[in-house]
Amino acid sequence: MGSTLGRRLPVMADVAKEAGVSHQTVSRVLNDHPNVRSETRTRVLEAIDKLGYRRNLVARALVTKHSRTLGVVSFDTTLYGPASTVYGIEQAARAAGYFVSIVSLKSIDRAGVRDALDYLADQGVDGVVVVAPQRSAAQALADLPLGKPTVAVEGGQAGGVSVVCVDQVAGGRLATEHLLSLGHETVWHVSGPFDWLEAEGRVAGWRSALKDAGREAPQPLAGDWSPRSGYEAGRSLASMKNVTAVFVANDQMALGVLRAFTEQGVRVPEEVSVVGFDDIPESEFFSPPLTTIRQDFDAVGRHSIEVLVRQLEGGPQERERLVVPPRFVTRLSTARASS
Amino acid sequence: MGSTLGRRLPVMADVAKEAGVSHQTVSRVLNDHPNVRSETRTRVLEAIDKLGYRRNLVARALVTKHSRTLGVVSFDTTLYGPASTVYGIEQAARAAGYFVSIVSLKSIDRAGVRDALDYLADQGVDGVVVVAPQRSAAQALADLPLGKPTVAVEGGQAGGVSVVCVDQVAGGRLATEHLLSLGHETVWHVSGPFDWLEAEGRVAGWRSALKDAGREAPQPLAGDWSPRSGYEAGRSLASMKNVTAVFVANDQMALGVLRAFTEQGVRVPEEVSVVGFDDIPESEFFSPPLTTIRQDFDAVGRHSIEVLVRQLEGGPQERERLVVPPRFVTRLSTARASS
DNA sequence: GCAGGAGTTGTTAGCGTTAACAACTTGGTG
DNA sequence: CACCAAGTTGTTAACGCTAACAACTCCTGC
Repeated sequence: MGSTLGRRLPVMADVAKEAGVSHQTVSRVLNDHPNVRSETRTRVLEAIDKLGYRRNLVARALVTKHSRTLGVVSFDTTLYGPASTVYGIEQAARAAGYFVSIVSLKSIDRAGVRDALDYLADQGVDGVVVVAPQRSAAQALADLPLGKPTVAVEGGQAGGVSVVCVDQVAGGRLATEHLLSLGHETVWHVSGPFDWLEAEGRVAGWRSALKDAGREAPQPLAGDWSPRSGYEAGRSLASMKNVTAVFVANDQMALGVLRAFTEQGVRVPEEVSVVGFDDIPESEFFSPPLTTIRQDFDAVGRHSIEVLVRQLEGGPQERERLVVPPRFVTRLSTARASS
Repeated sequence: MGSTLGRRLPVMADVAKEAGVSHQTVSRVLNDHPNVRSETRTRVLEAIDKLGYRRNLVARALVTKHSRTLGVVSFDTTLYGPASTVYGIEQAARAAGYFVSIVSLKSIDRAGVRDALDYLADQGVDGVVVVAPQRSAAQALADLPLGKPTVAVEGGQAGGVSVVCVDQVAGGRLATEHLLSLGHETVWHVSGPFDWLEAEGRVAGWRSALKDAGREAPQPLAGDWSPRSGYEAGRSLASMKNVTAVFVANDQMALGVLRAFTEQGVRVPEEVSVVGFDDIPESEFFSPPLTTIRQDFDAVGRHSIEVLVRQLEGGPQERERLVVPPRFVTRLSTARASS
């Protein structure tokens, strides 16, 4: 019994001794090298099993310079959109054999993004996905010297990095065209905060659809994505005479709008039609169930990992831009214009 | 110019040479060892700054056996509760100087938990927080041989590990007592799935409040947390004669219940009072705004990290159990019983 | 029977850091 | 002025793994 009976975890050398081979052969088995006799391989595998050996990935990372860890930087993962995106990213990364380290920022300014990136770089991640829905974040990303392969999600034309995003403009058009097709003279808009690229895209889609139809675009009301801001916008809209159709930039604000209308006795969809954006799980059960534009966050997460892994494993190649189309979901909050 | 002009990142030895000291002195400066002459320290710091040196944490982890990374295992971080908890955990961990690696499980059975734990152990995390709201997860945690310090969130009496949780029973009581105090004869309950500890706790609180008041507890209706399941339960309740008060185990199901009532022409709160659980950001803007029980997910996340870090840094000590009280939030979905 | 090549295994040398210990300064003291 | 302790710095050896190379086995073909 030469073994120290300490509870020290077994290392490669222990396995080697057990199997009667050199530690390098154990390494070869673990890394699926071709030139190992199958009988030897079996013996090593048995020793590994017997000892309950698990390879030390930290030591491995030190020599290979790859940690098989990906970093994710996101803004407020409490929100449904970011949470879903990060979830998709995490699932896809794990499926691709990568660990995921997450930094969830409270405010996503230049310094915040830089700190997060430094932090992840220190940790030794192989690559980074930055969920950068705000202009400032995208800008920061464009400015920063990026040491690692990076993919931006919703990052606009973010500098030299690859981007995966939902086609917000198309979504805005979809919502607006639907309302126009129901015979509404024009469509009002409750937008997200102006420094969000998504908000900007939806506004652009809304405007262009109105323009194509030869309609005047009313002044949009700006919200901050929260139900409360939607509620406030809803109160304003309810007090106006000629509002018959509203496109709200996300479902949470749409909920606030619906609430304000209900309070003011404005009936939806009889008097005013409302379209949201996102298709959160709750939307189907709003009163009335909300017609909305669905974003496939899962696909966005998956694609961002695909792009990143391609960059990681295929060496440096030109940057990509992947656009995920939104989908129109019709429910009961929209109806043909009366009169 | 002895420097190879490759773009190799500077290592400790480079800093040492630049500062005219040994690499060990650099290490000492970096680790705040007391016995370094302040003049030397300055010189080293300048060299670090000049070279843009950053310590390689992988190499450090190899020798110290500490990665300063914490693992988090959670179930479906798309849901508001888990997402908020994980967010709180991440913020607290970063504040305490730890990285966070996340595994988000689709199904949280024994094998899933074990795999996640193995996965994190491989990666070399120092400790783990398991968000284990299901009985099966808590059970798995109790059975598994845990190699690392572990904290369970919502983990019931999970084996030998420390637990941080919200007092679900108290929450259930709070909701039920409120409804009884409004003069309702009894309170119906739409519960979460029975294999969730949170669901069980809320049921227990509801039952005990009814019992204390000497009332009969009706058969609870089981949902699965989704708005749809709440909707279905709501339809059942709407078809029954004597229902005047309902305690729904989460806000999303409560939304479904409200929707079903609206469809069936049952007025809330005039005919039926409804109380939810969680206080998601949307609840305030439901029709009507939802009276509910707020869970402080942020506090839960913070506390779980506090407990874990205490275990990590203070050596092994007895397991703790930290209970966060829920808070009653009154809005417009409840009213005095008519008649 | 032996050269040559492919397949298989072992040996050695790092990766970049910290720990342990050795060795050199100081400065105060008898 | 020698001596010891405290303060400061350097040297060496791990940590557990993979890469590079060396070396050995076996088979084939002439």
